[in-house]
Amino acid sequence: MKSPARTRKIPKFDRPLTTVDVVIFAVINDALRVLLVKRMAQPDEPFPEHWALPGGFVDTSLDRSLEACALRKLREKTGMSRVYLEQLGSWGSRDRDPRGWSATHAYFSLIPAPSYDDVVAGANSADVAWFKVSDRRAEIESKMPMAFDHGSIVTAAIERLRSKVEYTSLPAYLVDKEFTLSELQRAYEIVLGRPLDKSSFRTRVLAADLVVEVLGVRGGQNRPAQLYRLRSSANPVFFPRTFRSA
Amino acid sequence: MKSPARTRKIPKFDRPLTTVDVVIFAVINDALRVLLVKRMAQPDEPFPEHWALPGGFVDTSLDRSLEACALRKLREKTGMSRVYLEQLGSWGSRDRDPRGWSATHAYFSLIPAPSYDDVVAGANSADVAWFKVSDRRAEIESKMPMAFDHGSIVTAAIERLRSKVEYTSLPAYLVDKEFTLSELQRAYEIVLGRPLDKSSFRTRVLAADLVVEVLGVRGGQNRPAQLYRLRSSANPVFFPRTFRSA
DNA sequence: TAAATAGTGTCTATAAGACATTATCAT
DNA sequence: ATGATAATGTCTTATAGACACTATTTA
Repeated sequence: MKSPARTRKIPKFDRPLTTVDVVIFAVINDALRVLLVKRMAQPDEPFPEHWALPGGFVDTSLDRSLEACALRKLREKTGMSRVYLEQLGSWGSRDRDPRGWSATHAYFSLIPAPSYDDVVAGANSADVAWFKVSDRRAEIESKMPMAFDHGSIVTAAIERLRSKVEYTSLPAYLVDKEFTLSELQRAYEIVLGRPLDKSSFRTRVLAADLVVEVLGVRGGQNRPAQLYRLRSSANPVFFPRTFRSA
Repeated sequence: MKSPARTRKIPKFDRPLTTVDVVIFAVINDALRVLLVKRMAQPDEPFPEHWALPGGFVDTSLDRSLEACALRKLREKTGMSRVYLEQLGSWGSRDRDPRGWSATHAYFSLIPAPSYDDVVAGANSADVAWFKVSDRRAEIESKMPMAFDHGSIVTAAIERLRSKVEYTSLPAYLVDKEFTLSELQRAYEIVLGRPLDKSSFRTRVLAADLVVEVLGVRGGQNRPAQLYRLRSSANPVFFPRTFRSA
């Protein structure tokens, strides 16, 4: 199986372990939250019973690509497939995994608030939970140490999300397919952790041609609000400036 | 060597090949250029004699981390070590390398125009060249197909650079340690491919507290220009707005 | 009509773009 | 003086922020 020609073709280096992890954000109960899974209790597994990002080894027989692998993990944990997914970065070093030199390809995903059933799908549903993101710091509000360097990855994801929200339409992926401008503004405010001016928010969103009116309104015991949907859900919109203060 | 306990600890998946590639930019002869290296001529190597990004397999005995690996490749090809380096993303799939499932961690680097000697260091200096980036498209001006998916990686790097230059101080890493504001503006214009207004450029750069005056001027047969250096070379500065038109 | 939120309008502040003007050097 | 580029100033324009005001629903 290993002819000399083959040994010349395949490099002699030890191969690092290759994993994919996904930071999944949703706005649930008026708070930005991250989905984490609890690792198994086997003591020969690294970080038993620690909370970790959904992810794991690339299955070279199953996954055509890194993104396909990320989408698979996302589907397995949330049941959703048509969501926002972007690459966050990669973390690789000699010591991040006790099993050896390892590199993970991290993605981050934004999904609308899932119905209770969606998340409970999967066998180990008790070991899945949504952790609240701190309003002040770029981290989970729980002090529990996470598995591997997943704490750093979550921090990077929060920072990336917060900074991109300043000048993009990313929060549109956190609300339902049809939404009011107030709901969208609330999603911005929750991610940014600060209030925005209603007037300039609306001017900006409408000027960017981000949304399209749809038939229908959403109303409580007050004036009902016009419903909108994204003009094109494929790619986020970039605004010419960042949002300013409150 | 492979006890049952150990087989349980180490996952059974085939390990993808792991590489690191670096897209190195410099402004040379008034043009944005990318450093490429020619692959060896051995026919059992993939893409013999094709141009490729500097990079290669992670050496788990040599490289503590992905970034350390990227810095090593950068040093090997340019002799420089204190330069701007940021992660670009990762590309991994079943078919990007004929040797098997492979994933590369791509970085991008900005360096000041190297002296001739710097680049010629290394044994295979004839197989290293700076390729001009097209003013109009996000690609090299040469039509030669590159090795692997390195063409896509270069495209992504150019797009990332061009978009970040709109609102950051990145071009400051393309000029010498001491520079005039005109030189800095020229670096912006070369990367963006369009002229900028001198007055607003200067207002912006000075308002951002990006630079500090240093003693000395640089002059030809006209009024000499004040020299500046970066206030802090560690991290790029983000401007509140993007640059506009010409 | 009161309460509540949706939606609009007005004024101001800020910063960029256009472009003219002044400054300082070599020849 | 002339030519060249550095550096600054003035005016206009675009857009965000503050905040008041109007609109439309239910109770």
